[in-house]
Amino acid sequence: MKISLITWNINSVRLRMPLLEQLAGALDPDVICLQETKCPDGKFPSSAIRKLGYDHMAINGQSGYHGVAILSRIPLTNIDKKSFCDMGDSRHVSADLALSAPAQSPIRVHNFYVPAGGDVPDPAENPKFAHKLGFLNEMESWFLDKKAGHIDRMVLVGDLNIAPFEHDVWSHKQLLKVVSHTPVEVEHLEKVRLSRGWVDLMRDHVAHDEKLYTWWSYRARDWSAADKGRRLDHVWVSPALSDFAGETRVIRDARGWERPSDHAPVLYRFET
DNA sequence: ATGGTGGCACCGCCA
Repeated sequence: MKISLITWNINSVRLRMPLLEQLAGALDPDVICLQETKCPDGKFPSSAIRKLGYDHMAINGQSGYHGVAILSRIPLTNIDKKSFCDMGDSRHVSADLALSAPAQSPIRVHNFYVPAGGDVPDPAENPKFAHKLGFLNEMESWFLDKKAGHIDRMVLVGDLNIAPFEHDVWSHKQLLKVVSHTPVEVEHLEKVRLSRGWVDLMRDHVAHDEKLYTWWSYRARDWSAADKGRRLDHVWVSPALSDFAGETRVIRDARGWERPSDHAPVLYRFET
């Protein structure tokens, strides 16, 4: 069975419904994981999304900030929304893809929006950075304790707001003290990855000396020409899924669409 | 070296 999944920080789901439609039309993914929906659940554009063919939704939104959602053509079960750091922020939703094909065990999808962390990379001085590190610590212990569930086949996607490797940013040297690429965050993220042996599929598919970005600031005069990007969005799979043939692809074109998000969608396609 | 843009909701906050 072929499955395709897109993760995308959409930066307002209501404002960018036309772009969501364009994306779904162009790539026809089975599952779409959104971050920064910026939309309370009561105002979520469910009927418009259903018209695109996504009858199953797991949404965790709030007014104005954050917000995540899983849109799916495949039925979703065991929907779970965890609040990290007791903040009540809408930064996580997970669900099982209830695959109908015979002998197909479910695949659990985790969709995360990790705190950006503010500007100053010092937890003593900047509570937002402390929150980011605390959030990552809690992710790690949650997965270590297996409180996230016992399913072997798992996908973790989302805006993790960290670009871990040298060529995940346009200038390793210039960004070493910039939040999203500091060594302390990268170490925290690596601990989360190790908690379940998650495989960083995007980087697996692109050589470590090649640049790979998913985000370009709105503040650049010409984002594409300057190309000062960062790889903030990720596709991780559990070891049980990593053996299946798969591909990941950054839909860079979408960054240049009309009134775009500052993040490009990332496509993950595999056969199981 | 600085400030640049964007979304939401409120008259600033967050990214």
